[in-house]
Amino acid sequence: MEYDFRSIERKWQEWWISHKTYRVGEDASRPKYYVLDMFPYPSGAGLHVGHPLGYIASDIFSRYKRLKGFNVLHPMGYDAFGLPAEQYAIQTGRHPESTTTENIARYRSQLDRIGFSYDWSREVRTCDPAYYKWTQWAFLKMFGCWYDRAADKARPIEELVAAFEKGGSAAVDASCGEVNPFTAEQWKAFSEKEKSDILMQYRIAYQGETSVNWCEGLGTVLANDEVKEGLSVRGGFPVEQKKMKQWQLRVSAYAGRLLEGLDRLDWSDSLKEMQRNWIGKSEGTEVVFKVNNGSETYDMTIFTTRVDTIFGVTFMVLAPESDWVEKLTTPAQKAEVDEYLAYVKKKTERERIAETRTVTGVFSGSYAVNPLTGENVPVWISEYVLAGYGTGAIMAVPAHDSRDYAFARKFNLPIVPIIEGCDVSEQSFDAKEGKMCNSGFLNGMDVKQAIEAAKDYVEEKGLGRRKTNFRLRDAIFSRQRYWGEPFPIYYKDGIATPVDEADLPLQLPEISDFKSKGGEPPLANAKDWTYKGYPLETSTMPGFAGSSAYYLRYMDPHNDQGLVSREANAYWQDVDLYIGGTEHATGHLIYSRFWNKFLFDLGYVVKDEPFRKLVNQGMIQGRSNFVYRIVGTNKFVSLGLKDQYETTEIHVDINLVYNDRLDLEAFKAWRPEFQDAEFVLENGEYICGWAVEKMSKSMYNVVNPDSICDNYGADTLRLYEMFLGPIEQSKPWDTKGIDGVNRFLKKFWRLFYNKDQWLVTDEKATPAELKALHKLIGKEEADIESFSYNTTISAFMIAVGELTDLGCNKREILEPLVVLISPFAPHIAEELWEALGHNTTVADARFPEYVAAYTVENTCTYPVSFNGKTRFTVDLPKDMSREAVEEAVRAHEMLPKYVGEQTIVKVIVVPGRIVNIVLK
RNA sequence: GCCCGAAUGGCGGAAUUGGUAGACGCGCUGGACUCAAAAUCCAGUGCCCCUUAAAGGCGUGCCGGUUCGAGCCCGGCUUUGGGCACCA
Repeated sequence: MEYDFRSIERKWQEWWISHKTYRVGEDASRPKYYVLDMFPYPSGAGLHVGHPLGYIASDIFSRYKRLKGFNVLHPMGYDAFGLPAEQYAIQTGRHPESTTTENIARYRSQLDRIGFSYDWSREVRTCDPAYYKWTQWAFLKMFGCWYDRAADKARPIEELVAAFEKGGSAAVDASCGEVNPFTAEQWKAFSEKEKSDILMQYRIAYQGETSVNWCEGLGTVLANDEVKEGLSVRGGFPVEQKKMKQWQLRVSAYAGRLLEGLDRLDWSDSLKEMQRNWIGKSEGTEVVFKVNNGSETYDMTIFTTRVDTIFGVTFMVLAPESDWVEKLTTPAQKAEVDEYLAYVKKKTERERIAETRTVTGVFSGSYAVNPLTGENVPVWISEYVLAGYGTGAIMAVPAHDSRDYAFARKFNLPIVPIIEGCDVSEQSFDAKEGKMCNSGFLNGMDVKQAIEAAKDYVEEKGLGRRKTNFRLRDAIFSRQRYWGEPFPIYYKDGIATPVDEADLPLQLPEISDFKSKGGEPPLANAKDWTYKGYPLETSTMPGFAGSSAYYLRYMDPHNDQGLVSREANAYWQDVDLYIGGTEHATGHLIYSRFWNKFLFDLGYVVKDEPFRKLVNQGMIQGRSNFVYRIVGTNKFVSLGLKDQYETTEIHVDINLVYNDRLDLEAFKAWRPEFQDAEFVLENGEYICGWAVEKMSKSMYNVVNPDSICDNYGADTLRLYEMFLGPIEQSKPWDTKGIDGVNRFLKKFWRLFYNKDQWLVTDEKATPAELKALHKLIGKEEADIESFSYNTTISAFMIAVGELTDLGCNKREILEPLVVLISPFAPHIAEELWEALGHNTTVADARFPEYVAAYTVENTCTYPVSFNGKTRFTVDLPKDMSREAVEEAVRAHEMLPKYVGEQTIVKVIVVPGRIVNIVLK
């Protein structure tokens, strides 16, 4: 019987389903282990060979942990709400639900062929009302909470109201929007509407006017991580800044905890660094400047990280969107300022980025007083200052900040250096080093020292205070789209009011027209989109809403009383291993952590960080092939000869190419225009050029996992994807190498069968055979734990080669070997496990014990004497004589350093010479 | 511009973390089996010098350093991938 992967794989995939092999439940008798994949968005294109990379890696780890005796939770589901399905609906009129369902079915059938050990009974879909009930529920909880900075956690809004009734706004230290202070008496006197407006400034899910990324092409707002270089990530449409009233999540309240929590996570340094940059902690000082517009004087607060440079301030700058602009624009400057504001407003985000470093601005007409020098400096307005960060106003120190420097140069403002000996004639001196000068009491201090001294001074004199700012903004949570979770909010007399929890899920209404009309979201078209006779919110939640807590839902997916039961959460706790791409670094992975921390604050979950260990799989790129057409002809020239002609490079379908050799007939048949193609060959063959590019249809380099399963089998696919290289690394797919692992499986099979002959015997294994096995066990255990699957597979190939050479067909060796291969190639393992006489699944087996004795090389310990005294013990190959060792040691140049009475050293020997002597 | 990471044969990649560089696989060359092909198996394969072999020399992006010894550590570059981008 030859290795017939087709029937084997079909047989065992059916067997696993009918025996519910991978169902799991809470089991107090075994330790839990939770392995999670980032669930896919089911796109219409289906899976290509790059998608399952992470899934295979996590599946191997799950199966390995199971063999190690863990109760492994390994679920899968679909991130099914999203823009592409809706865009498709607008184009075709097909309901997103039906295309999504179809896409999911396609994904499922592709995934099923690869032999994953998912517990499919736990599947979740974010667009399923039974699932998004809990997304809406979490939103309502956030709506009903505020962030208490004193306790550093979220608390119910009722407790805030109680505090207001007792002591007014001064009674709490909260993360909140702008609120005018009020007393307890004032609070009690406020109308319902006033109270509601104030509470809205405190809620964790709140509605507020904010500058948003508006994408006209998609007709919706986008989060910062959904915009790249001024274009929408989905669709690539231009994005502009616009002020709009939007639902937002107060993620910024958690900035400190999100930052500090990173230290406890087993994630890659690069990913943690990305999150740190995104959170962007910066410790500085808020300083109050008196500003005067000719008639009135105000206190204006600015934020700076370099108070030490305050003696070098020569002007101030406001963001164009700052509230100060209106107050500080003098009548004489009004026309000029208005013109500038109009100019800034009509620029799109993309233009702003393209023109970065071009300096623009306008003088407001007002002056500020430097609180330390008493000097008057002009107040300017410029787009290089951002409204959303700090206070939207800065003090400008052109000598020591490159942006201020460029501005000062452009508008001829003075540049005053305050560090000894620095040259600011060409550029600013931004480095934090040198001795202070021109700076009053700071003179002579080192810069680092001066920063602290200046902070202390400002605080002592009551001119300002230390302040930590974060770059992380609140997440904009509204989307003017249809295919997302509806907000469980209705407007009762204009007041945003939560839908009763008992009425969740608030189901997405049927609509027939998916286009937005007149800037209104599609839900505005829905009939009877009301609740208790009042209008419901018409925007929907963004993509990250449904993916923020799905890992919790998997723990208890059918619970209709809660997101996750206390018992299930207490057992499964958190995700031990999370595998997915880096592209979610500043989106999903921040939002999930925030969401989880919020639920933790309220006591719904036991862990405050959701993902303990995270592995980022690299991308699998495509390997494209090219043919070279001679310009103006239908003649194609082979790679080696193309430089003799003027040619155009054309992508050719990789299915027409084998080993970079073009199948000429298939090429002619590929497209009508190539029917009469002629070729200039080298050595009778047409050699194609190649390049590594993104795997995509337009480059004709997509490899479908189904076709690999058809031709080689799922086990070969799994092995080959892992053999390609380290999981974290991006690497090109190249199908031609797949024969190597396929050969390995056939060879493995032949250890058990020769033709129709079953070879396995119960004879005792020889030491050489045991050594081959145990070398492999040791290697596999160490490598799997560190995700070096590619070297594990190499070790397999070596072991199988050795056992083949030894003619080994002993059960004592082959049975553990089957267990060892089962995480990688589960189908062949099951088949052989059954053939070995087992009537249970190999998944129930135990990982074999590693016995170190079998891996020790042929060595023994020699005492080595020198000048008649024993000085060394060395581990050496047995076949090296003592005399030879002593001779070699004596001759070794390192000897004098280590000579001592009791020195014990290890001598590293290669045939014929000593390589090293090290102290033991 | 700033912050991470990477660089090893024709290719994908190994190297016990400072100790025989190039494991394993692909590709290529030669051979066996075969009428032939496929499949399978065996041998060779870093580069240079050389008819061949032996022997030798050179080799982990570049320049320098530490060390008995460096792909690995230190200093300075180059190229390349990724992230951020007026965050005061």
